[in-house]
Amino acid sequence: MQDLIRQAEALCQRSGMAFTAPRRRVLEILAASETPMKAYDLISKAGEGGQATKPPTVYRALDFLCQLGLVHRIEQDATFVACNHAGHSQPVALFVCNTCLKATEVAYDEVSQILEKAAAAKGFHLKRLVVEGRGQCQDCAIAA
Amino acid sequence: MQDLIRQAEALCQRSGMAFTAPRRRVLEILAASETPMKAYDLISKAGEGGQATKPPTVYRALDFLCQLGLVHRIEQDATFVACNHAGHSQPVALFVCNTCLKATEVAYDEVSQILEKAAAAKGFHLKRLVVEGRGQCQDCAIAA
DNA sequence: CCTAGTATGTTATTACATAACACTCTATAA
DNA sequence: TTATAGAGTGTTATGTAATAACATACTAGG
Ligand SMILES: [Zn+2]
Ligand SMILES: [Zn+2]
Ligand SMILES: [Zn+2]
Ligand SMILES: [Zn+2]
Repeated sequence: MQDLIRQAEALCQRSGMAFTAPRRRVLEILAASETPMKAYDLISKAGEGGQATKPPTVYRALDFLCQLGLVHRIEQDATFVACNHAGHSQPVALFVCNTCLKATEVAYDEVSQILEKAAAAKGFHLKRLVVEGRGQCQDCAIAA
Repeated sequence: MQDLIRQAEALCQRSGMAFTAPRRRVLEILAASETPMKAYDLISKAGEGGQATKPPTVYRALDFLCQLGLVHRIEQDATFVACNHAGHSQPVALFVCNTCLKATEVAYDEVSQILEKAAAAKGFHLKRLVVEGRGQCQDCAIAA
């Protein structure tokens, strides 16, 4: 968890980007959360330590972290989750448990090739892919 | 296009659902649109014919149409598009062109099986899948 | 009739995201 | 040293997406 922060620092240094206070703060909060968080929960949380934190600050940090692959946005429900594979740029699928709301990352190299082909068959050149799911995670299946 | 409406009528009759005025209106507007539409554009458009149309009316119609598979919601940018395969319940991928904004539907039976397996390998039982893409469509590739 | 079920109309509010502008900090070139 | 450009932040205000809650209407079955 503190690991993730160090990896982020390193990644920024390598890319010549600044790992500033608000970016660190947002990543810390996300890394500490068990489940993906909504932007406004993140804004409240970030503002707990005295100084008010406003939407643009957090959204800017989120954009930055998403671009670096340190955070993923889950489109289905507009939530954000810290990536545990720190800065991978390969595409991953995000599966969210309907019960505990935790997210599981799954790589999908195979799938992206198939979809690229399927798209190409219709003359569509694929640039970005979003793969997300909903269902039940292992822990919750056992509990039930 | 008028076809789609008839298919919707038939589908509703079979399912014992009512194909009411606001539902028809929303589907007509979407079917007439070349590109996916935002909810509030849809609301304005629906309200053009005299009577004011308010968000809940349109959102309820959209929920209904989405459940029947007559309309798809594109999660990436919160837009809605009429389905040209009228009421298929198989999962499809939606690829949106960055230039002309038109959406292309692609079936993905293969892919869903692979992803289900990949999820299962992590103990995750997949119930719903979202596959979306961005890129360039054929027409725009030719134009460029 | 009455009632349950389904759907709509309306008001108000909540939630998600960005525009626009002023300000700070840091690096580099004149 | 002093511009000046670039990146980042703070702040106000606004735009955009979605739903809660409650009243009303229409229909079908008892
Ligand atoms: Zn990741
Ligand atoms: Zn779970
Ligand atoms: Zn479809
Ligand atoms: Zn195009």
